[in-house]
Amino acid sequence: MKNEILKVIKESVDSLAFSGIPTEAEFEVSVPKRKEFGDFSTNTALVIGSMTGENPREVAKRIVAAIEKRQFTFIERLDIAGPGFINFFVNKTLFESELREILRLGGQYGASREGSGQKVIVEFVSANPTGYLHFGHARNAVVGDSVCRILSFCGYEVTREFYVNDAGRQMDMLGESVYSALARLSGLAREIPEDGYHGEYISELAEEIRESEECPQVPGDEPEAVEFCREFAYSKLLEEIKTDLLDLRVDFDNWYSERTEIHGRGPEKGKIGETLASLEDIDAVEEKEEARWFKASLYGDGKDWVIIKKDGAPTYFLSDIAYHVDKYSRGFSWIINVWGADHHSHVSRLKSSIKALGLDESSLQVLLMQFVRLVRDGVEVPMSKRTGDFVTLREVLREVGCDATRFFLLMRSSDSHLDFDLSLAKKESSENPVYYVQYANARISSLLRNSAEAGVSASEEHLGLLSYDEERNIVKILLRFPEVVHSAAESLSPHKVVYYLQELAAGFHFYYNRTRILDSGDADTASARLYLARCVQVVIENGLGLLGINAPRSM
RNA sequence: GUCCCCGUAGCUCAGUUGGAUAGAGCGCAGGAUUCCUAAUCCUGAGGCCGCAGGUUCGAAUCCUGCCGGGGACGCCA
Repeated sequence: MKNEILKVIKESVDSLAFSGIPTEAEFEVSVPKRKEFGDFSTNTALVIGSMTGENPREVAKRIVAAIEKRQFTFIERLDIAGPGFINFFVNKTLFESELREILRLGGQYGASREGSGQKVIVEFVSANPTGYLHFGHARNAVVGDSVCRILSFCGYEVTREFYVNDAGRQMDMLGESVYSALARLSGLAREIPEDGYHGEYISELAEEIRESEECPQVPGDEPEAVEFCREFAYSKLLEEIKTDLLDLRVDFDNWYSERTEIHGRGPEKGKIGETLASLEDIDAVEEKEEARWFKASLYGDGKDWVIIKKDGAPTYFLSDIAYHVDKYSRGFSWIINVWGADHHSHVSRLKSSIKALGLDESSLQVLLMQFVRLVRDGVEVPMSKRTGDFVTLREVLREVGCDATRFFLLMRSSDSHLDFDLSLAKKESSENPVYYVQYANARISSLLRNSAEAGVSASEEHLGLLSYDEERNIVKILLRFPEVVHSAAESLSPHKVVYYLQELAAGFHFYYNRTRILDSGDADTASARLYLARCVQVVIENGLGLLGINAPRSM
């Protein structure tokens, strides 16, 4: 509907032939919050005024005259207000046809084809398989997942990928830590290395190994036993990670193993070797202080970085370059990484490497997530304990449930720090915003359940009976859904959907309290009101679906 | 020292590609249920949009500087 208004404006502006207006000039059509500003409003005259130097109100007058001359039946009235806004008051039949459209589209209302099947890869979580997921990973997981849902809804072909960092020193540390614990169980005086892993799960893994049939001899061939411990712990922990993520309703298409996909057999082979060779071919590598450096400063980053260490092993940075080259070669036109804010310096250095290799770094976008602070009753809960244990995702899920966890983690813009209030998330009361939205949906389901008994069914026949003033507010909120989805996709911001749903739920609760729906006096009015309620439900379900949150029929 | 994010109501935060009288939730004070789910609704109080300059018809929004909080800064991942 907004597009129709915009079309009218553009045609009218064209007919007036203002001088000095670029054809692609951007005019904005918005739905004003204040109803005296009309159903739609545009800043067109202000934009033109600032380009031509004319008085915006005079410009507005000419545009209004041009539109009025064409006598559109759906426009009831035009106003010029403030510095030169043009406000549209439209015929209510337009709203009625939009309501019919919502139910016709159902689960597809708000979806679009703007992605036109472009391939996009979203890499997120990518936690090291050296421990359980802690709660800090949860924000990344939930936001990444929701971004994927939103992009799919907008017509992108989305691949969800978890990059498994199963190569390198961290994995060796894991093996040695578990082996040490195993050795202690066998009565050897042995400490877990200082920079190893110290959580309780390490001894639990050791105990599992001891009870398994393949348990290596201790003491015995130590390197072999350490390797066994590493592999055992790795596969076990990766399974635990998958389990936790599924409990959070986060699923991946690819579990991309660094070890097998990137490293191949040693640093001179596989994708690591190829990438190193490509960088050397363009003379972007130099030897210094016995190490080899990528000259990132030549490609827009502040400084150079080591890619091959003194000991000849590749750094994480090099395998990361190789990994991203691989993403490009898999044909993705949009590459999205969801990273923690502590990785921010990696963004420019990774981009500089992409640029150096002649790839288009503008298709690589990194969504940096600010940190989460856990709070209980207003007091910060430390995320990690001295023992090396963390507050795990699993604990929080068990305590507050998936819906509340997701809702709270999605509520804030990702570049804002987030306080996760455990006591609030757990509350099943009016203070908790999760239930506010779900409750609106449950109420509507209840109405639909009761409708048969009341002899009412949702019908589009009598939508004209909806009172223009009373129900219009809800319709206008419903109509905004597609643009909210668009905006959330464009800016990778699921929180926009959260805010929107709260507003929609508020609109419905207000209406519900004020208006009888089923027993509204006559069956025709009731059928129209029920129809409207059904539309609200469609949008709430679609919106919650984008957030991965359930829409229960009863509460 | 350099770079990134943030600073908006008592608290937690939206709004930031410049637009009309800056919003929400929580908290606080009061009120609403003979009737479709009160996990709801209504009313009220509460603001130098961190500070100071600049850009212009117009700045919470853009630019510069400063202050405060968080994070990152070569052989860890």
